[in-house]
Amino acid sequence: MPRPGRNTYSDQKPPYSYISLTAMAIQSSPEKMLPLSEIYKFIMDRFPYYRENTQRWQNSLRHNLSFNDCFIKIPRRPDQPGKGSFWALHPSCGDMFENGSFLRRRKRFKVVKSDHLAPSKPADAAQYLQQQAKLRLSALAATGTHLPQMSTYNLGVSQPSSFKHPFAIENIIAREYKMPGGLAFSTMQPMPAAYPLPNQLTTVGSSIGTGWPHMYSSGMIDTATPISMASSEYGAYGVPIKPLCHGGQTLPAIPVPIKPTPAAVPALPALPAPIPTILSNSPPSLSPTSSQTATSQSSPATPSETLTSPAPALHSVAVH
DNA sequence: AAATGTTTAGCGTGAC
DNA sequence: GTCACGCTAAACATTT
Repeated sequence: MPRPGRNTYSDQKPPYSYISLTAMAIQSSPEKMLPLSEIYKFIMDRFPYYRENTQRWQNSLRHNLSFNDCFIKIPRRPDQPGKGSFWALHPSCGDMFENGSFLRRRKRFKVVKSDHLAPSKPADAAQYLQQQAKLRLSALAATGTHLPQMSTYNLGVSQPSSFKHPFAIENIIAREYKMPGGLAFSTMQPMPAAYPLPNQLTTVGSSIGTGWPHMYSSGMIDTATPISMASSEYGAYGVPIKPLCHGGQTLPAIPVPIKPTPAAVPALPALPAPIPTILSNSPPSLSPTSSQTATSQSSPATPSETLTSPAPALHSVAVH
């Protein structure tokens, strides 16, 4: 794969915060969770700028992971030896970025810690995410279906229209899907000629069809995977049900509280109770089967349950 | 030892 | 000016 020289735009710093980059990496993974090393890898693969000064930005990135409530830590299972935990996005943080733009958060995501009833704790979110990942894998194993691998960080759902901000992760990640010949192409929408990139970006003409001068297509995403935005392929919070095909990554660990909050947290059931939706602004179209009921408390999840299990109420607020 | 995770601090920028 | 956000640095603890 060709690499640009140092004087190309690809070496410039992407207009994304570390929070955004981390969110992209996590959302690009099939299980919506990645270990730190994979987050590093994702960023370095796609943004040549971050192939240098790794100590600096990786320290900042770790700081962000720990500091921001929108990231939750999920421990590895005992049969998953390795360093560090998995990191995931808090299910309720999908509305952090205005219009789905990853340029700057419109508000800080903050988990409510005072609600003694709602499972608002990061550990609860971690538990839910682990459950979701497990259910996705169960569905895959049961059906053998090769579901589309497409990141859908459901940021634009607050908007009634189908508009997706150019910096929404759907566009950012979709843009890097590669053609067999190595050329990236947009799987979501044509890249406007005058892309509203900050600074110099509108003048970029050498972005090799990606419309995105900072990002490299690394081949990390399965390029042979068909891509679809069909609503039926989405699970809870508009997250697509996707196969486990991410470099042999294994199941997430058993949920264990990582970031305990001062408030006492009652023990959670093995599986979260069904709650209509996490993203209150998620359009019905992304939860086509949400009317169905799914009780995964006492029985193994079936694929249909996997696709219809509603999200638990993970109460959180975005404070500004 | 190295990687990972947590915490504190200071500074710059943009919005209000 | 204030505030929120983001970046960087640093120190320290924990885990593998």
